[in-house]
Amino acid sequence: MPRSRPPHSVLWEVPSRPRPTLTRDDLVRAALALLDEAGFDGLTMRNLAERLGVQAASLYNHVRDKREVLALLADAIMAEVPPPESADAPWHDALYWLACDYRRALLTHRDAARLLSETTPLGPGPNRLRVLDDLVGILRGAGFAGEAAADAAWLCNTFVTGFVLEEQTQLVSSDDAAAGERQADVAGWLSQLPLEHYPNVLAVAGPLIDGETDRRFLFGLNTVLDGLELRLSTSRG
Amino acid sequence: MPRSRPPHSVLWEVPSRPRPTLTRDDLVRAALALLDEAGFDGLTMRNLAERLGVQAASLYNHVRDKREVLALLADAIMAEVPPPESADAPWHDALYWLACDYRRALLTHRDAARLLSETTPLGPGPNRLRVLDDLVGILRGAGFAGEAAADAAWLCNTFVTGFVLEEQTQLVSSDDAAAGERQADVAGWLSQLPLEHYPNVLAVAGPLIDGETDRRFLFGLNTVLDGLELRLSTSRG
DNA sequence: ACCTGAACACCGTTCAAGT
DNA sequence: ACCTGAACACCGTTCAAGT
Repeated sequence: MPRSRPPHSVLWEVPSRPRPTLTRDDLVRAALALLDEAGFDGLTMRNLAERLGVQAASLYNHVRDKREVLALLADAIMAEVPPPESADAPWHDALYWLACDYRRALLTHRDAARLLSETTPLGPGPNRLRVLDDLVGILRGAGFAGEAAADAAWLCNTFVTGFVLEEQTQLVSSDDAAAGERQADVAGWLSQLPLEHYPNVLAVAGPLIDGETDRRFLFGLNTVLDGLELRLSTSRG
Repeated sequence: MPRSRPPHSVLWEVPSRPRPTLTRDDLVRAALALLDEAGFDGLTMRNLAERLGVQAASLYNHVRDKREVLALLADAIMAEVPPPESADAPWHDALYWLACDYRRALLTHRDAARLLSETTPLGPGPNRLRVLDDLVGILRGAGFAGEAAADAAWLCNTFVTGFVLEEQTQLVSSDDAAAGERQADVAGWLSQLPLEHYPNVLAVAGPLIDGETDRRFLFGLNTVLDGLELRLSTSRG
């Protein structure tokens, strides 16, 4: 009885494919490039298909609907948030760096925070859950447990995503070099309005609308970290 | 010389208008009702026109484009945030109540936080700026000045809007009584996934995904307030 | 198994034409 | 001054038909 190969062995077929037939991974990669170029509003099933050299209807062979594309995309971006370097760093520092890395990953891709806000936080992909796990891990290591660990993680996550959301949509109407122009626009608009009715905004108008988002982010992050630290020490003692 | 009225005096015409010709205010009121019924995705120029008994093209006589409708709508919602009751309350309490009122106003209208996130924070309307002024006012009264007052107000605003954004989009796929079902779905999905890879999420899964958003909000708010208080006392001493 | 062509039910917005 | 009808350039999605 000769042990011949079956006529269409999978071992033979795999390398003989003429074109490797559009991968789900190609789709996500193309979608990410399209997002960076065209923004969230330009991220269209039809545009995505064109970039892949295919008709829009074909995409539905690889993906259930647009929501799934967005979910895969969100997870791909979250994959770029590095895990904490060492598990034995002080929790204060670890949380600080994770928040900064988190923000940095979102800022790397246009409208990333808006994408996150429009997709369900619990993926199909593993990375959104993984970042959340890193967050909870640091907080549990710090001494938070149960509800406190969950609520503290939620707070950190909300702060980072919420901050970057405003940070990125601030630039929404600045297509080209309109960034500086818009800054001037806002300043002009502010100084023209009946600002005497808004004395407090007027008093701090400069730092309120300037472009120093790093300073603003660090103020917020450090305030949150201090609040958490206080909560930890008072529940212990 | 008889002092006869001109044939088409404006004094006569104004009360003789058959229909008082669609007001900009009617438009906003209808848009708000439509938002509450149909959500952000159902808020369409065509749907809005239908509700007003008019063709979609007619809306452009009263409004520049859809973005302006959204901006007017956002301001109408912010008008429902009450100003602080007394200026001499302890700043800690005043900030606490303003944050709660702010959240309450957003929760009153479907997808309100998403609406805020998709419109520029400095309205055409007065109310977004007014709430911001209230916020800065409380913080300046507490002793914050300059950059610190601006950054602290930004933090509070980001926290409230960011929190409610997640709170409201959590329910996005719950059309009818699917709320409890979805809760069970998430729990089932969590317990089925390779949760051994996410030990920290697993350890606090319950309080992480439960529906007690009030508890979560208060934890975050109190943590932020404590952080601000600490910042205030250390910069003084 | 995957892609195409064509269609369906929508969008926001413009514009000439009516009154 | 305001509204209509019709059009334009888009959407996401479905489905029979091809290979």
